Amino acid sequence: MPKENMTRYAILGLLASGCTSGYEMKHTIDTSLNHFWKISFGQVYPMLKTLAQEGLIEETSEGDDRKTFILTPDGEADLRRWVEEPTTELPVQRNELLLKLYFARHESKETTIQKIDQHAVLLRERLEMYHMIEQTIRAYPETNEAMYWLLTLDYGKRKTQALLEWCEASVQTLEGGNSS
Amino acid sequence: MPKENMTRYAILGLLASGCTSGYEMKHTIDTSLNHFWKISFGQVYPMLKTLAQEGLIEETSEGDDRKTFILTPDGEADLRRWVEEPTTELPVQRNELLLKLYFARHESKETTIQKIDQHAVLLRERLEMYHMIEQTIRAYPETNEAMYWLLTLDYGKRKTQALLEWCEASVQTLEGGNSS
DNA sequence: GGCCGCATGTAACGGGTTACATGATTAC
DNA sequence: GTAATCATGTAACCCGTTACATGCGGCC
Repeated sequence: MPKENMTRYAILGLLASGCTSGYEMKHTIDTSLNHFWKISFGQVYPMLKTLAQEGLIEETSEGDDRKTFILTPDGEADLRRWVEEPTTELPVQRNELLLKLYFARHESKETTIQKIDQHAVLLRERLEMYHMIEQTIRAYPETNEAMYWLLTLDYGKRKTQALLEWCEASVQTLEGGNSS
Repeated sequence: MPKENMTRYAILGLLASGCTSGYEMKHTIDTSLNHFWKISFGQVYPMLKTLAQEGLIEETSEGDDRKTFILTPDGEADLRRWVEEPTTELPVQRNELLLKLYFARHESKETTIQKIDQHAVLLRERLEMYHMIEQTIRAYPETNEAMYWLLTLDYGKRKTQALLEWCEASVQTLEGGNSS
């Protein structure tokens, strides 16, 4: 079976959460889902058109400056079906850092260490950001969505923390060997 | 600056490690780099042709049943330049599991728990696999490449372990709340 | 003879990124 | 007035996936 296009469901899901316009969806993804999703305007607007043609969403011309949509019953059903469908396998995520590391015998150990240190800086920044987002979520009155947001955030925190520890251990390993 | 196509460098790097034919490269990636990279024949063969045209690699018609290549000095220089170039930012890796979890209020908690449990099964399998690969690497005589292979493997192990712990913690959180 | 694994390749397709274009409104 | 932000959209391009095609050699 061919893979499902997930852009559709990102949009349907946001629509169900009260994100009504394409611009707002993009903004929400960039700020709230940015640790595990991204999207471009070149995806959003064509997809909104397609979904409207398929009858999964409907334009509610509120006449304002922005075009707004709502889910139709069909759209709601399709979203629910997709959410419930299990993810069957672990995707291979291409990792540029690891590809370079795999070939790192072509560079000096100092250069490798420097790059891993730099990576650790980025990871620490990200961890900071996660903590701030968490505080923001916890500050808001408890919706039934908040729990799921916190779970996705916890995923990011644990992963980032583990990778930070890997950075530190790897630098130690590299410093231990003779410099090449 | 436009992003660099990394398929090129995966191929150049493997060529430098003694992988000489397209078929062998694909096989090596599928078995040894599969926890952080993948490639298809539809990428390999056209890229080999392109690299040969650009003078980064050269065909060494060993006349056998397979077409083999070697790096030219230009190719070696390009590989080295790319390896040394730092990776500037953390890529956003789209994660289907988290996208569904973010919208999981549309399903019952039981269904969510079941999916996370299933995910944990896959992670445990992967952890098993990493341990086996590690033993294989350690069994071989120490090359100067082995250290880097073990570092990439350690990355996978730490990440997978952290995600497993996340699965267990998340299931507990979900079981703690009232069932919806 | 037929099947399987090795080995190389091509073409269609799908999806995401980027650049570009347009117009409205707000801020200084 | 002009710069920035909001807002919607299109088209070109790049890249990866998939399906298909071909031919060879070994095995049962």
